[in-house]
Amino acid sequence: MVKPKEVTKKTKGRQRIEMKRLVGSRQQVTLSKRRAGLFKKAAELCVLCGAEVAILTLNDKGKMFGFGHPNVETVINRYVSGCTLAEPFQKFVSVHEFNTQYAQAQKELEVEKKRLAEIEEAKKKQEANGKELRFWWDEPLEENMGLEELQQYMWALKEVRRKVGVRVDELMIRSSSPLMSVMEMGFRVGNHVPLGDDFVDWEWANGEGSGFCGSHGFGFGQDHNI
Amino acid sequence: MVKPKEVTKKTKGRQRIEMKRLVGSRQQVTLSKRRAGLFKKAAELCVLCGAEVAILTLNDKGKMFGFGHPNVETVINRYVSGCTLAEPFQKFVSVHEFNTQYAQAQKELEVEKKRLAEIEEAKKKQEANGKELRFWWDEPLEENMGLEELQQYMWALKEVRRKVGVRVDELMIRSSSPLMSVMEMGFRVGNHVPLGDDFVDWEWANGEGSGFCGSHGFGFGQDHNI
DNA sequence: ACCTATTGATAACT
DNA sequence: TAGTTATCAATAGGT
Repeated sequence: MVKPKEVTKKTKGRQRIEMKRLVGSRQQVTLSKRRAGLFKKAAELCVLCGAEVAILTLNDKGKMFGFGHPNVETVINRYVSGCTLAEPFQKFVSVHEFNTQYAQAQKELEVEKKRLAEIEEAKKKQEANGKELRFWWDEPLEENMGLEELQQYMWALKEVRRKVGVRVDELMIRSSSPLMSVMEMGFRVGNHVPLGDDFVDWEWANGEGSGFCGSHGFGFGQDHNI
Repeated sequence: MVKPKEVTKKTKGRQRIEMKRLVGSRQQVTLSKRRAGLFKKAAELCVLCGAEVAILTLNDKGKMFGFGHPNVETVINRYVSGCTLAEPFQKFVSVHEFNTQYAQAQKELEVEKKRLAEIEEAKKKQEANGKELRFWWDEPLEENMGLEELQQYMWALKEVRRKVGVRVDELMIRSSSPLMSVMEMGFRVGNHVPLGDDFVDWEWANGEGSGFCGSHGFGFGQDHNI
């Protein structure tokens, strides 16, 4: 018989935690540590990729910590200059460029539509099997959803959004970014929807040189022509 | 004799890298990956600690990506206002009013928490039944989702988001926006640091009353009276 | 993009 | 609040 060699661990070590609001001292500690971690990562990004980065954080007491390379103001100035208040995220693409993209997109659409048809077909079959597979977005919001749950809900939204973004990316890359136009034309999601944006406003991009704006608000925009 | 079981590793896995400027495609890839990681961490910080965070990144081509909770502009406004104007975010609530609201909020929270517990309970049960009732946000995106489908998906996201927003509003109104007051009363985002650092301008903080400035440049300022 | 082996970040404890 | 350690999470390199 082998004795299990009772190794009394000093600590349980890091444990997985739920992604929901912490409270009390636990929150403070986590905030400090993670903020530090965040800044460190940002610094590394700057060094490795020569990127400019600014981060501002506010705790719930309104205390602000900042990180910036080369410094906060510089980066924010770029942001402010780039986004005039009137048309903060205007997009500029030459007509020619657009037409080219559009033509390409048309072809792509043909393919995608066929695919969609198949999916719809499958969908109907499934729905015929009962209401089991109603789409989640058609379901009413739970009347008794609580604040906390809402937060989680929003978190979930963001996650899905991320996943969608990734998927969109795949399509974009495969098709030399014809989707770009579709996105821009179809989506007015984003930073300036009054109500919808109450939670995390995830990632948008703005190409200065080309004057082109990638996806805003929702979506995981990757840099195509980085 | 034990044969070493020659395990031919598929990859070398993650390797430690020098913290110096990368070049070429290696840089692009790293930038994308790390930016995504950075934003994810920021989002987690928001959820876990109820912090407000804004991040702006610029690659060397000047393409900007941003992250913000509740959104980039809000946080930047706080920064800018704090830097220039005196009391941009002052709110005025009588102490009595505040106490009343706070008491009310406490009760609200109790109820909500109980509700949440129940929901979690139900969740577990459902999940125990197999993967049948996995939450939609945990489901993988359909691999063969097409363009149109994606548009629908995005629309759906917006819809839900809107609904959630409405719901949040209701809660806030019902509870006389206790959170609001707590948040705003605390805000006195400070003046800022005369930034001169040529490289990474790491983390600063400003105590409200004392007018104390935390560490600049490299180094970590912790919030003392958070 | 996706997959692993690793490094790096960090939750719990002291 | 700062340091330690066992784990979890991010990611470098390769496909």
